[in-house]
This record gives sequence, structure tokens and C-alpha cells, in this order.
Amino acid sequence: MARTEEAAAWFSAVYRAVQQVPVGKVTTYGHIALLLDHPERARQVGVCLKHLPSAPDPDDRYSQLFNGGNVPWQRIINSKGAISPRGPGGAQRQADVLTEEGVEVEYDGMEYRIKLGTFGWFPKALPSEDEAGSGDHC
DNA sequence: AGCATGACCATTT
DNA sequence: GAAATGGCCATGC
Repeated sequence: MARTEEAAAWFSAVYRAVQQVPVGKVTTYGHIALLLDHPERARQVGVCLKHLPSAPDPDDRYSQLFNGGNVPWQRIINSKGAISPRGPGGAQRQADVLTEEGVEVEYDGMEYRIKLGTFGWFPKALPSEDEAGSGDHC
């Protein structure tokens, strides 16, 4: 796990944020980072999920707080709207779980992509660019 | 102790 | 618009 207190706090914060993602929806690493007010640490979000214990371990107290059972790691995808490739079979398992939850995932031959419009993920939410007011196209 | 790697992303060539 | 660039920082060697 984390070596420093601060890192530990970061891990916990990430897990808590991920827990907010509702069933049937997905969001991005970047969005999680954004929610935590650290838009530059999208990568660390991935690190956290990588180290998320898949199941609670009697000897590891922390794993009883956060684990694959209560943290929907599978609902986090990359900004391209695809499941980030990782070790063999990993992405596929994630795609599998998502499908179970009702999220439409399709394999285009190279990667598992989330079918947009079927669930409502927010790629770069945080817009509020004030663009709305104008109303005209760029 | 460094150095390399990685479930990433936005920006700049 | 694809490819490189810089930043992030926990882990592993």
C-alpha cells in the first residue's frame, strides 16, 4: 500500500470517490482525479485501482474497508471511452463485469469500448466553460 | 540510494 | 489529426 500518510489518504479518497459511481454508469480516471481536486493525478487513480485488493483479507484491515467488493473499480475507464488494457484477461474481465451491470461494451478488435449513449458517462465534465451563454457554434 | 514502469491525461508539435 | 512531451507518484528491481 501506500507508504506515506498522504499517499494513504489519497488512496482512500480515490476509493471513496469511485464508490460514488452508480451502477450502470462509468466514469473516467481523469474525472475521479478531478473530483479530488487533483486533475493532474489521473494516473495515480489508476495506480490505486491496480492495488485495490480484489477481496477482503482477514489479515489486512485496510482491505476490509476497501476491496473489489465495495469499490466498483470496473466502472472506471480511460478518457477515450475504452477499457485500459492491462495484464492479459484483465480488460476482458472488466468488460464482462460491466456487461453484467447493463453497460454496453463492444470489442472492436483491439480494445473494449464503451458504447456511448447507453449509460451516460461524463468524459470531461467540469465544462461550465461559460460557453452555454453564447449559444452559437464555435 | 536511484532508475524504470505504469488501470492516465491535457497540451503542444 | 496523429505523435511526441511533460507531469503525476506508488511500486519493484
